[in-house]
Amino acid sequence: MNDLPQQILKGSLSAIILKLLSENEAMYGYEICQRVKEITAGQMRVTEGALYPALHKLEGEGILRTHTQQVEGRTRKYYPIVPDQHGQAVSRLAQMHAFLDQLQQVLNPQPNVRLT
Amino acid sequence: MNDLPQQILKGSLSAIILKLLSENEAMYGYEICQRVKEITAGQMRVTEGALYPALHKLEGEGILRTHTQQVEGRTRKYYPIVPDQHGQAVSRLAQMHAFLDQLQQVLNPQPNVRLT
DNA sequence: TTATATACCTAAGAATTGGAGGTATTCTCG
DNA sequence: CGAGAATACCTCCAATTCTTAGGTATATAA
Repeated sequence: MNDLPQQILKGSLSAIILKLLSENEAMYGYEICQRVKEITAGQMRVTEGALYPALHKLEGEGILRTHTQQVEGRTRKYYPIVPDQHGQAVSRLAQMHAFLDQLQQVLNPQPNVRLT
Repeated sequence: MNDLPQQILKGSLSAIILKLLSENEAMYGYEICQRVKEITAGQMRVTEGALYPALHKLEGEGILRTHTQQVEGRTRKYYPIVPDQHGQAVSRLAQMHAFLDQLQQVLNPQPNVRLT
């Protein structure tokens, strides 16, 4: 009954999204899923059932907007960061970093530096 | 409406608990809360409303057990790791580490090492 | 023509956490 | 002595977030 492998830490998904969108101008949903798989060599997967609600939430918060485009008969919906919301994205990522630092602090406590 | 600071990433709490209990023989609930506050200089807090259910779940899974003790008129309930379950604890922590590595991979991508 | 890949999405349920509340004892300060 | 803080346990409800499973549709490969 042990749940296994690549579950996402709840709460980290929006950070992942914002990070990728910060670096890439604009991506569409399916692309985000693939990219994460790529980066982590298939070990972490963002499911669409989690991704789309998260994207829509960020859109609802005014951080992302959308525009669709037809590519070879298929519709792609891009989710760029709203231009004047990049600061928001950065600060959210900073928060996540801060949290991860704290978590590291607990899980991998730095022995006090000892000058010898 | 931006939710702020020190919320815990869902899923990380049981790892925090197992880490502390791995290092400390046995701790009681209140102590765990205080310890986390200490380690993170007050920036991260484990709330009791989350802690106790998590402890009871780990107990239900057979990883922790309990024994109470009276100390200066107050009851302390210790939650040591069941002796032959230390392996479980270790492997769960390893899983968390693996996940955090993946997350770092996405949030702080290593530029490909370039030998010059 | 059937399956796979691409591409979007929703809905129901599980799981986890935060916040608020509740009980009880001891200690501290005025 | 009384009030409040600290110590110590706990539960319940609401909110959030994810997983699983499903649904639609087109293009390409077998």
